[in-house]
Amino acid sequence: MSAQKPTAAAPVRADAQRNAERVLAAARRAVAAHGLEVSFHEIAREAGVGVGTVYRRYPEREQLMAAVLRDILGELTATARRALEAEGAWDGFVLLFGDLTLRSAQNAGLSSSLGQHGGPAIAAQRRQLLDLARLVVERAQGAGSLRRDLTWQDVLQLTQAATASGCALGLEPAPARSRQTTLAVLLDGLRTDAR
Amino acid sequence: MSAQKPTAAAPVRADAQRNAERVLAAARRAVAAHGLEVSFHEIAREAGVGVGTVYRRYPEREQLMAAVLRDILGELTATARRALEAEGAWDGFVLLFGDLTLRSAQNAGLSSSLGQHGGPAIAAQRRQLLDLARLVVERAQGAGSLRRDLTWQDVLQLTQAATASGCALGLEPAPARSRQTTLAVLLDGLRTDAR
Amino acid sequence: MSAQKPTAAAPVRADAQRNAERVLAAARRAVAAHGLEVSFHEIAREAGVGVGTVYRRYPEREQLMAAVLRDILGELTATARRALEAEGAWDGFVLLFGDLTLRSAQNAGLSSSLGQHGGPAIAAQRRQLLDLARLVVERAQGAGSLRRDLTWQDVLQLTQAATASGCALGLEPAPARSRQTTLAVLLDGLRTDAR
Amino acid sequence: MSAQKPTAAAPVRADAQRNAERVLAAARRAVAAHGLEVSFHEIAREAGVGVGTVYRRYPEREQLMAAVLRDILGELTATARRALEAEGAWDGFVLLFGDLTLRSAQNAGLSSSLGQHGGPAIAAQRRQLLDLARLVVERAQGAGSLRRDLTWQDVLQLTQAATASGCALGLEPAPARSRQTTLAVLLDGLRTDAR
DNA sequence: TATGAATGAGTTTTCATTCAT
DNA sequence: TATGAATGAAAACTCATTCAT
Repeated sequence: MSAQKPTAAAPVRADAQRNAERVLAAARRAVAAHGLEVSFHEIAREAGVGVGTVYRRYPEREQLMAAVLRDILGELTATARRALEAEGAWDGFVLLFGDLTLRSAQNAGLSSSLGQHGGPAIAAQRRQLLDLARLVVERAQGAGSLRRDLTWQDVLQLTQAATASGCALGLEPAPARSRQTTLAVLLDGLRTDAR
Repeated sequence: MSAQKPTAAAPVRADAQRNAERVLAAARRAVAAHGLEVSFHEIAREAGVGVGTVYRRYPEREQLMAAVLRDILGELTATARRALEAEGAWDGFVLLFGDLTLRSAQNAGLSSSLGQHGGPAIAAQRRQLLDLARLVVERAQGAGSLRRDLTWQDVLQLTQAATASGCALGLEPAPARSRQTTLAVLLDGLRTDAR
Repeated sequence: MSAQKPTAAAPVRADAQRNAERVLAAARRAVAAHGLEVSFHEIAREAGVGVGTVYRRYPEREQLMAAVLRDILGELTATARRALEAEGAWDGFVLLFGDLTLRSAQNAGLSSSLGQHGGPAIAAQRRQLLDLARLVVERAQGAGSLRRDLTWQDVLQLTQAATASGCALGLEPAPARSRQTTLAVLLDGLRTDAR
Repeated sequence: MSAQKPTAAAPVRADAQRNAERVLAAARRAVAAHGLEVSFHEIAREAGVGVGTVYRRYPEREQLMAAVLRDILGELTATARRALEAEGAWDGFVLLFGDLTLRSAQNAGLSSSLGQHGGPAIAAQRRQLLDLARLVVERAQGAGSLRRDLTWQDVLQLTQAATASGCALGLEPAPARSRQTTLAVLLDGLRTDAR
C-alpha cells in the first residue's frame, strides 16, 4: 500500500514548515520588541499569518513562550560550546559572558514568567547550559584570569547587570554604547590580570 | 501648612492629607513590588482605600508616577549632598553610587516612562541632582580613585546595572546577595587603586 | 467606631441589588430564547448592562447557569409544595406535572450541561425537589388515580415528553396547542379513573 | 446510473461514490449522536475523511442536512407502507407511531431547521409520507381503536413527545427504558379500548 | 481529488477607568 | 468625599469555512 517513499507517514507540508519557522521567529522578534506581554495578534501580524495559525501550533501562550525560551537556550548552548573550545580561557569566558549578556533580558524574563512550568525539556536544556557555563567559568578561574572569590553562580548572575536598559536619571539613552561600557567595566572588575 | 484659622472648614483637610500620604507611600511600595505597570486597584488595596480615592488624587497615572519619582529624586538629592560632604572622595562616591543603585530600577523606569512629560518641576529637580552627582564623580576622579576614561554620564548609567533582578538561567534568586556582589564587582571595575 | 446602624457591614447598594436581579432575569430570558449557548454579550444586552457587570457577579459561565438552574428549581419546589397541599391528590399531581412540563426543557438542558459540577447547593436543592415530587406522585398513586405500574422516576421522566417542540414531519407549528394536547394525552395515559 | 462505457473515465466514480456514501452515513450517525449542530469536523472524523471532502460534496451545511433528511423520510415512507398493509389497524398504527417516534428527534430538528428551504424534492417526499401517515391514523380511528377527538396532525405531533432525551431533574438517564415507558403511556392515552 | 493547515470572525474573559451612590 | 460597582475596549482563545498543496 505504501509507495516507494518511506516518508509517507509524515509528509510535513512545505508551507506548514515554513510557517512554523516564521511564527517562532516572529515571536522572538515580538517579545524582544514589545516585551513578554505581547498579544498573540501582534505576533501573528509580525509573522504575517492569522491568529489561528499561531494557536494551532501553540494552543496555550505558555507553550509559545517555552518554544522561544528553548530557542534562546539552544543558541546560548552553542555559544558555550564554542567558548569552551576557544584558545584562551579568558577569551572564551568573554565570548560567553558577552552573549549571555546580550540575551539575558528575554531569557531572564521568560525564565521567571514560566517558573517551573517550562516543562522537563527546558529544565534539562537549562541544566546542560549551566554545566557548560560552569566549565567556562572554572576554566577561566583555573587559568588565573578570572577572580576566584566569586562562585560561578555569582558570575553568571552578573550577566543580568549589563542588560539594564533604563536611562539613569533621565540621561539621554545610548543603549548600545551603554551596554559596551557596562560590559567593559564588569569585565575589568572580574579579571585578575592587573592585580 | 499655613492654617491660621482653626475653623470648621479645616478638619476635612487632615483626613484628606493623611489619605494623600498613604496613597503615595502605597504607590511607592506597589511600584517597588510589582513594577511600573501596577494596577491602580493594587495601589488602592495597598493603601487601604478604594480605587476611586486614588483616581481622585491622581486622575492620570502619569501624575501619580510623577509624584513617586519626585519623592525618590528628593531622597537621592539628599544623599548626593551628604556624599559631597563625605571625608574621602571615593567614600562619597560609593555612598551615592550605592544609593542610586538601590533605587535605580524604579527611578530609571519612571524616568523613561514619563519621558519629557514629567513636567518642569521634575526636570529642575533632576537637573539639580545631576549637577550634584557630577560633582561627586569628578571629585572622585580628581582624587585619582575613580577611572577617568569614563564620562560622568557613563558612570551614572552604570547604576542601572546592579539592579537587574532577573534570575539568570533560572539560578536560584538571591537578590540581596546578588546586588552586593554586582556592586562590589562594578566598584572594583571602576576604581583605579590596584592598577 | 461603628454608627448606630448595625447594617454598616453589608450596605448592599440599591443599584447593585437591582442589577443582580436584572442580570439573572435576563439570563433566564436569554437562555429560554436562544438556548444554553447564549453569549454573555447577549445576556448583558438583554439585561441592559455591560458585560463586565455580568462577569462581576458570575466570574464563570457555569456559575451563571447554575444560578439560573437554582432559580428554576426554586420555583418548581414552591409548586411541589402547593401540589402536596392541594385538595385532590390527582389535582395536585396535575399541577406539578404541568409546571414541570413547562420548564423541563431548560431544566433538563441545564442539568445535563452542568453535570455534577452544579455544586452541592444545587444537588441538595434537587434532592429536596425530588423528595417532594415523589410524595406528590405517591399520594396520587395511593389515592388510586395514578397508574401504579410506573415508578415515580418514570412518571417524572415523562415530563420531558410534553416539551418536545419540533414540528413533526414539517407540520405547521402550533406549540401552545400541541403542548396542551400532548399533556392531555399523557395525563389520560397516566390516570386510572376510566380503567 | 447509465454508464454504458467502461472506459478510463469511470474508475474515479467508484471511489467518489463510496466516499459520498460514507459521508452521508457518518452525518446521520453524527447528527444522532451530537445533535443538529454537529461540526463538519466531527462528521469528517466519523467518516474517516478530511473536512475538505465533506465540504466538497456538500458546500453548504443545508445540503448535507437535506440529504440526511431525505434518507430518513425514505425509511419512514417504507414503514408507512408496511403499516397500511398490516392486518390490524391498531397494530399498523403502533408500527408507524413507534418508528416515527424513534426518528422524530432528528426528523423534527431537520425539518424545522431546513424550514421551507429543503427544496421541492423534500417537500414532495414529505407530502407523500404525510398522506400515507394520515391514512394509517384514519384507518385506526375508523376501526374504533384510536381516539377520534384528535386530528391526525395532533397524533403525528405526539411522536415528538417520546423522544425527549433530557434527564428530568437530574434523574439517572435510562433512555431506552424511558422511551419505551413514554411510548406505552402515550399509546394508552391514545387508544380507546378500555374507555 | 482529498487533505488538513490557514483564516478570521465571534466568544469568553480581564481590567483600566468612570460614575452612581 | 470615598467607595466599589459598572463599563467597554482589548486580550485570549475557538471553530466554521476556505484554500494551497
